[in-house]
Amino acid sequence: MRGVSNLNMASGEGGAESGRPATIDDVAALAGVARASVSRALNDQANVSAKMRERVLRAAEALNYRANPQARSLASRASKALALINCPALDAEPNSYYFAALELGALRAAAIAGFELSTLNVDANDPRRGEKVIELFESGRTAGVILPPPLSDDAALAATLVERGYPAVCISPSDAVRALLPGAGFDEQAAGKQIAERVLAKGHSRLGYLLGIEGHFSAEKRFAGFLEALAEAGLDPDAVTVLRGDFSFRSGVELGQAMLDGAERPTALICANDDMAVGALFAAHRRHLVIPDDISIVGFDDAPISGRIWPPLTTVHQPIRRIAASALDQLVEIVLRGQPPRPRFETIGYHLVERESLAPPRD
Amino acid sequence: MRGVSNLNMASGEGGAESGRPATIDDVAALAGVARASVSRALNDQANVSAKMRERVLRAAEALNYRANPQARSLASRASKALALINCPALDAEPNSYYFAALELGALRAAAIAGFELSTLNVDANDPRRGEKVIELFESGRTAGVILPPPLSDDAALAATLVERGYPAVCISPSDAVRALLPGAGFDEQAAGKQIAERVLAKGHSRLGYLLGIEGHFSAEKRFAGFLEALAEAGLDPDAVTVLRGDFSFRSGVELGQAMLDGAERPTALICANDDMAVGALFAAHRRHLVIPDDISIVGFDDAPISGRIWPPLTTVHQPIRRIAASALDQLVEIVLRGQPPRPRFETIGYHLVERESLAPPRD
DNA sequence: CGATCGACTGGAAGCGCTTCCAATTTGCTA
DNA sequence: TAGCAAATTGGAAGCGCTTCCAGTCGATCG
Repeated sequence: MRGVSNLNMASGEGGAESGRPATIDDVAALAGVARASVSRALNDQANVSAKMRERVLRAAEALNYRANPQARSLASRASKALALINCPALDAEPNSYYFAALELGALRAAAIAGFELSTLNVDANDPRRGEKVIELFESGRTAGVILPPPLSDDAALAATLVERGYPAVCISPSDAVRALLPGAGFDEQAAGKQIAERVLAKGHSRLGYLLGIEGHFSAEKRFAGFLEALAEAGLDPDAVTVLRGDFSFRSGVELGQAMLDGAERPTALICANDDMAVGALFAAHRRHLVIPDDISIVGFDDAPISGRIWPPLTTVHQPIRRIAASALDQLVEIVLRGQPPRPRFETIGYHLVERESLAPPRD
Repeated sequence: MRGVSNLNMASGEGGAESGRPATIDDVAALAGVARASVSRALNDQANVSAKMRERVLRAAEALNYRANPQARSLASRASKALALINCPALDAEPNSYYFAALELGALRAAAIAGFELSTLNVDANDPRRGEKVIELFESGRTAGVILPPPLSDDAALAATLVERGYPAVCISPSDAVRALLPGAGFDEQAAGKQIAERVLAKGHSRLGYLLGIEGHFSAEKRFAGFLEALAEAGLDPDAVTVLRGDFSFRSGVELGQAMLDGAERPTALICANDDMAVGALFAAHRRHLVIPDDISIVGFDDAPISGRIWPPLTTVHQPIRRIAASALDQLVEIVLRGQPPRPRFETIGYHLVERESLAPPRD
């Protein structure tokens, strides 16, 4: 038994002669240089000769050396704890796909960067929600935060963060916040316009729109894009039935119902996100309507569910995980460099996903 | 500006007199004891007087002291890196709800326990998949692994792990593995029986069953429970149309189609998981069948989608996140104690979720 | 050609914690 | 009350890494 184990070890998996992973000192010894030089070479800092770098790299390679993130962050005094704030509305779904995807994307990027990422839940309706974020920094344990909506629309919070020099990166921030803090997202307005154009191109003119939470920047932008498309098509925005929801499946069901029961039922319903679109679809099914014959429904996000329901949803693919990863990478860079966050915005690509919930109107 | 910031700091958020978090030395100084004593008291080790513990605790409390996990794990030489193995079949869906939930549940528990958790992707069809897990340990970076299906059915791997003393905990392991390694899951067979009974109670007798991946223990147990219910009801198992899928939505669509097009279409279709059930539902919709009038469909897992599709799915709620968290907690305990993993199995509760995809047969 | 400067490099001091080991105290026994 | 083991406590040595500081060395300048 032991023999087998040793055999495997001898086969040269790990680093040093023992089975334990190689340390920086092992690399230094093999390369015949000082520990400090290894550190410098590996973190490609200035003042390292090409020869030195080469030797160190080769030794590290030979030993299969991987720096111990614990020791590294301890030594560099960086409290490498990052936080992702989850700030749902009280009445929203408990575990929306949106936040789960955000969390997973950020978590993976954090693992790669060697940072810890914790999640802080803050009630969106709490008036002190901003202070809770600030407290995170003041307690000294947090080096930076990722702010998803609706916190990424909170200009006052952003201003405070900037003023005190606390690193923060936003997910889909509003224009006001975007001027203050870096962020990641995609062009919501262009996407909103594009899907609206697609609907219009099918020949729909009696439209319904399910808005997201009031003041939610992404949702407003999507709607602005919709309005833009409407204007370009020469359609009257007042003729559109607009209802305000809160991004949840439940609100989609309720508002979808209202929309269907209304005097003048639209032939196409555009929803600010997929959850609501799925809810509207649910409501339509309950009314025994046939989609897209009786009514077309489109969403926004391309949540996994959208391709599995019947009929599969035409929507805009939003790469949430990549956005979260981008935000985290930016945050890491800021924390590492110690520079105040410059308001850079990383735009991630999106694309329209055409499925079967959108078709020309019946008449 | 600075004034505001200082004011907040003075208001006593953090620990030491400066804004930085309190260290163990701050606590030791305040309590007037040695650093070592603080460490012992806080980790409630033996040989600490009640008085000492009291003093330390009070000082730590006063300073709002929280141990630095980096330093702790560095000093304790514990490579606190745990790994969750993702071992999907080549042709399965890329990001199934199941694994995402597993990951999130484990990730959160890991954060609480102060452990790092990384994810390793291994191809289920790779004959060397077991070795990859072993290598994780041999490289010296991993202290323990969580093995979800199908790895939790791999008795050879489990035996190797036990033999070498590598900590591992399984998700829904097979009986053979359960005898070797600790694990967490729920009583699949009882659940499988329960949902089958529910179907039978509605009056169905022409049944279809969509199996999961061959040899997948959970799936087999669910089927065994189904068979049990059948036997108790005095029904002939041979009269059931049984098709084998792979847990994916796509296989659900394909097999659902086959099932519906078959000579003798069942009045109720039982699926080994929700993804396949949703796929079958999708196929039924495409055939313009009405559910549950034309055919009842039930699933297994209670994935979020199950309550949002039409009609909402009758299924068994499987608390994946709690199972993952339980597995991680067990793993942490094993790693911390350094004891060989005893084969303890933690059973998490499940419950039947009755929705609208199950109804009496039409005839 | 010697002083000066800059680019590199090595030595050493910790980061905050655990843990081994020695020193001290305590609780009893004789 | 002396004497000894057990219980407790303090001191100190690192864990693996970064980083400050001082030294080395070759090249440049007057």
